[in-house]
Formats: sequence, structure tokens, C-alpha cells
Amino acid sequence: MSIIRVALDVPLSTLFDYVVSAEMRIEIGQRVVVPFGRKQVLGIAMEWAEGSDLDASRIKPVTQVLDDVPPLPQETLTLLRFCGDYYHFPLGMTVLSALPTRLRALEPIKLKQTLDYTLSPAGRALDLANLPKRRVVQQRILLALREAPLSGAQFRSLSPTVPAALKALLEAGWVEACEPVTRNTHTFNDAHALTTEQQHAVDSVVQQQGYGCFLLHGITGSGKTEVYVHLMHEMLQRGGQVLLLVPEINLTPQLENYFRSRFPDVDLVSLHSGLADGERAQNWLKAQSGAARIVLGTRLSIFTPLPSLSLILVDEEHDPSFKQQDGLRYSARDVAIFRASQRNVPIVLGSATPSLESWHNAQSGRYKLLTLTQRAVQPATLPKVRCMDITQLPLHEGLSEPLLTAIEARLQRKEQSLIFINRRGYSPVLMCSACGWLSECKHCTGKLVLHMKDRSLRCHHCGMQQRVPHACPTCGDVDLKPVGIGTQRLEETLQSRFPEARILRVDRDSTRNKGTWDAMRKQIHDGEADILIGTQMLAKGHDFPNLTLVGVINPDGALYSSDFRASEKLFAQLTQVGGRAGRADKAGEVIVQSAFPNHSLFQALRAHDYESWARTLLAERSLAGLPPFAFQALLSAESKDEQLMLKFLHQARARAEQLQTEVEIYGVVPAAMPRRANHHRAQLLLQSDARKTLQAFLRSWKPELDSMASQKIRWSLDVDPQEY
DNA sequence: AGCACGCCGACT
DNA sequence: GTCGGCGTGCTC
Repeated sequence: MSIIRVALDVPLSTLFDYVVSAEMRIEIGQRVVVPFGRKQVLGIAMEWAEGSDLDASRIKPVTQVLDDVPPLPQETLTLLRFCGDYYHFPLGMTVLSALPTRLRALEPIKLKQTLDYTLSPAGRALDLANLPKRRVVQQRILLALREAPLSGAQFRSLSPTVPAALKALLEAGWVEACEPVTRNTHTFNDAHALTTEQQHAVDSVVQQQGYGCFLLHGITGSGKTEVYVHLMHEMLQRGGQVLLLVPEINLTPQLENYFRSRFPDVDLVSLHSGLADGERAQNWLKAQSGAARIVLGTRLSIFTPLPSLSLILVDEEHDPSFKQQDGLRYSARDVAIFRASQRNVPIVLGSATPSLESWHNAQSGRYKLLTLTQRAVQPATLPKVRCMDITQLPLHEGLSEPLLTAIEARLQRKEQSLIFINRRGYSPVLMCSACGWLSECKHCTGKLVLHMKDRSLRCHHCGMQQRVPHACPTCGDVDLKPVGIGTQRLEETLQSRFPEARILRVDRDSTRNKGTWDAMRKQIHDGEADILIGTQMLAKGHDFPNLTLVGVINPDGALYSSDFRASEKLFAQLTQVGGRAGRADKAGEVIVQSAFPNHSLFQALRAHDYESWARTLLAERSLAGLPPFAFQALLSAESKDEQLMLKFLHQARARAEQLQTEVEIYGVVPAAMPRRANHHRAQLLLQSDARKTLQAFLRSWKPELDSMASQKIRWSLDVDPQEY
């Protein structure tokens, strides 16, 4: 009697044993349907077992083996085991969360067979001259097929109307589907010669034998993408697959088009949460089969099986969105590095402002540093950065005169300005001018944000919404005033100051509807907006060639934040928004309004000197014994019952101390947002100089936490936390 | 996580 | 006498 151990989507660290009947064929990595409790659930066959600790009578048989798709390769299973282990997350949930939703369903999936097309005997005999002249695309297809069979991707590069023409030709019986042909050449649209620096970067990676981690540090506009393209080209020539990880979904469609235009006949798929379940599964399967040669994806794509993976690229490696903030709290960048070493292939981390973790590793020699110092598109220059001291300047609704003058100059020159502000809504708070009452959320620690459009007060943390009161709830005074500036109020102010200007506000409120952001981007590109007001959404994204001014409204919060990474993030963010200005042949300008214009952060920003800034921060971190000089784990808990939640954390802390570890155990402290949606939240930080020590500790501590758990408490353990 | 079982309060 | 609250425990 054989027993197989199956991973299931349950919060338990164990696998589950099932009996496999003699006639049932199961391969490791296959999806299986098994009885669990009173339901049938989907699992992954992980390993064969010699026997079982359980009484034979309790072991149920596997219901069904799904052989609709190939099994997950052992390499992927090993990667997932590593992740479950490293992030101390239940193995079954780790494995299942790596699968596209559609493949977690009990129903088998129909694999869309990717076929090539070739001329049928009839098509071969056809005289093209007899074809109606107007059927240009059909003619082009037939002509191309005389040379060799073509793949879907190659067809697409012929004309956008290929699908209809192909359908007609298939119906006419001139063209027929055939088994895919293996090709070892592809079309590469080489844009222009690489700079010496770019060439050096490409050569270094190309010459790398086996695993090697490269940090590609290149200022905005220095052509990191061009390096990626050339690396892809090289790896494709060698017959390999390339995985490119990118931060957010709102960028993927454009990037996808871009890479398609550079490799018109290469099979490229994208993987991100914006895809429909079916499409995502099909793309995933295309990657798993090896048919997709380039895979472009957000963090979730790091677990995709790639049989001939030969290079991983992580663009904007410092970006916080690579870290998952719930469930399996993995860092896709870190998993990517593990995967590259597991696979023994090179990996490139690219950024204008690398994370201090990566920078530190590059300094110590663990990573190989590749630097791009020149802007690739001449004669573009880096934007000039000016800091306005808002303690010395009068402000009009939050805007300084120099900034307003600069905007006006852009309007006259028919150029675009971008005002970057980190608060959406009209104003971040409503205040009673009589008694000082502030609009606070009943359910959270946060303030209610005033939204003028629908005259509501909204909580950005729990989603609570209420109408703006007519009078102060405490003293009854009717003089309620908005305090502080949000995107909506800024829009109003600028509109009254520049009545002729076309102002576009880009934030989560204005782009909520699907497709809106795309439409807005087009508007900006076509020059149909003069002033853009936006939150961090606008910091990333494609170049707006006519944009020459970026204004930053009071980013000071990060300078005295309790989050020790706040200033690192701010520098990256400001560098990124600054990079939006003056990318074409027009010089750009960045104006930052701050109460601390001489802060070292702004000095470094003005000098475009990431390196000295990183040196300063690393010195501080080293002195304070913080990451990257230490490794952390964070236990967070929340509950409606504050006492119960605190009891859990204190008990967890006591157990940790009993474990006699060298790991430093901090006190139980309230979370950054101590109350959210009526849940009280607190946390406990663990730290060690050695990853190993921390991991060993967590391994013995985690089971204790599991046993202390109670239904009323939600808790999570975050290894290498990025937010607190 | 689900989903049972199980033991105490207000209802036909 | 039952319906149903959510505390506790198990799932191969």
C-alpha cells in the first residue's frame, strides 16, 4: 500500500497522508483531489511516504489525480519548501498560494495548445496573384509561410489584424495548424548602440558562469531597460527563458508592449493579479511548458515553473511592493536571489536608488556592482533640485510663491508640471475652530479625511465613510475648517490661481474605475493636461516628455518618522518623481517645499548623490545596529479584545525568553496604527546579527505561538519586515 | 481556515 | 422541553 504526502491549503505546517490505490498513477508535483473533513479539496502531491504515523484506518484514499497539466517540477517544490521554512508559514498554504487561482479549482483546465501554422498542400499550390489584391494581410501571411511555419507570436508581428486573416485562410483550407517547431533565432529590434557603461554591464552578466548576483545601479534615464533588453537577447539566443520582475501592475501593460516591440516574434507572457483567472493560468502554463521565453511579472510570478530559466531581472529592486504584506510574507526580490542560486543562473537587481540591503551587499562584495552614470539619451541632463524653506516663505494654501511662479512659467512655455503630494482627499482633517475638535475615526486611531466631492469624511484605513457634519459634534459651533492640504484641495487652489490651466488629478479616488488611469496617461502624453496633481501613483510610470517641473509638497513626515526606513524610502521616492522631469531634450526642475531644506537628505538629492546618502544611512544603521546589519522578525497581533491580544503577545514574549536565545527580544509595543477597524493592534520585534540565529529561534518559537493561538486573536509573523 | 461537537440561555 | 450562541478541537 503506497502512501503519498499531500500539501493542502490549511494553516497547519504538516502534510497529509493519503492512500494511493494500485491502479492510480501519481507523480510528485501533480494536483490531486482528496477528501478532507467532509469536503473534497485540491492538494499537491509532495512526496512518497515509507509509512505513516497514523493508524491505517484513518488514512483516506486519494479521490482523483488531475493530469490536465504537467506536474510542478521538483525545483519549484524545493523553492516553496524553502519559502515556507524561511518565512515560517504553513507549507500547504505556501505551496497552494503559489498556484494561479484557476489551478486551485477542483475542475481540470483545458490547456490551450500553442500551435504553429504552415501551408496546406492546397495553400502551397496557390498562386498568390489569384488572390484579391485588397487582402494584403492574407497575402503577407501566405508569403511568409512559404519560407517556414510561423508561431502565433511571429504572426502577430506581421499585422494587428492577423487573427481575422488567419481565420479566413484556415477556413479556405490554405493554411493548417502543425506541431510547434523549435526555433533558435528570433528578431531583435536593436535600438541604438549601447554606451560603454551599458556594454560593460551586459558583458559582465553575459560572461557570468552560474549563479552571480549583480546590482545594476543606474540613475533615472541611464538606460537600465536597454541593458535588460540586451541581456534578454543574449539569453534567448542561448535558448533560455528570462524572468523580469517589476513592481506594480499599473506598469506591466506598457512594459509588455515595449518588450514585444523589441522582440516581435518572441513568445512573451505577463503574470500579475490584474489578469483574469483563465488568462493568468494559461500564461502560467505557457511559462511552465517553456513556450513563453520572456516572463514579465509582479512578485507573484517568482514562483512560476520555468524549465529553461537562465536569467532573472528584478527592476526597481528597492520597491516596497516586492514584499507581500499578508499571508506568505515573502520578498520576491529575496526569493528571486534564492531561486537564481538554486538554479545556478545570474540575477540582476536594477535600481537608481538600491535598497540599503542590496547596496550593503554590493559594497561588501557579495553582489557585483554595475554602475551607469550617464543618461543614455543625450543631451538630457539631470533635473535641477531646489528646496524651498517653508518656514521662511509665505504659503498660499500650501504653495510657495517660487513654486507658483515656476508653474506659471511652464504654463507660458506650454510645458507640463507635476505636483506630488502624499495625501489624497481634500484635506487630511476637519477642525472646529471654536473648541479644537478634530475629525477622528471611531474605529481607528487615524483621522477622517475630508472629501469635498461628495461632502464626506472618510477613513483611509478602515473605509468608514460619513457625511460632513454641519456643526461640531462636541460644542455645536458651525465654524468647521479643513486643515492641511490634500490632492482635491490642491486642485481647487491651483484651478482658481490658473483658471485657464487644464488640471488632472491622479490618485486612487480619480482612477478608481478600470481603464481610467490608462485614459489619463494618454491624455498626459497627448499634452491634454498642463498641471498634474498626484500621489505616489504618478511617481512611477512612463516618461512624459513634456514634463519639466516637479513640485513636492511637504515630504517632511518621513524625516522624523518612527519607521527607520522612512528616509530611505523618501529619498527613493523623490529621486523617482524627480526622474519624471526633463527626460526628453528639455531641462527639468524639481522644487521641494520643506521646513528642513538643509537636511542631509535634500543635500544628497540636490547633488544627485545616492552613494554619499547611502553611506550616511549605512553609518547610522550600523551605529544603531539596525538592518542591514541586523535581521529582524516581527510578531503582530490584533483583536477586538485588547487585553486578550496583549496577553497573547506578553505570553509569546515570555516563551521567547525561556528559549534562552541570543536573539534580542524587544518589548510589546502598540502598532503604528494602534487601532484599526475596531481591532487593537500591537507587536513584538525580534532581532539578531545573524540570520541563522534568528531562524533557529523562530523554528522553536513558532510551534509555541501556534499552541497559544486563540480564535479571537489574529496574528502573523513577518520575517524581514519592511513595515512596522 | 472550515466545520463539527458541545454545553448553557430565551423561545414555540 | 428545543433553537442557537460561540468556545474547543480536529482535519490524513
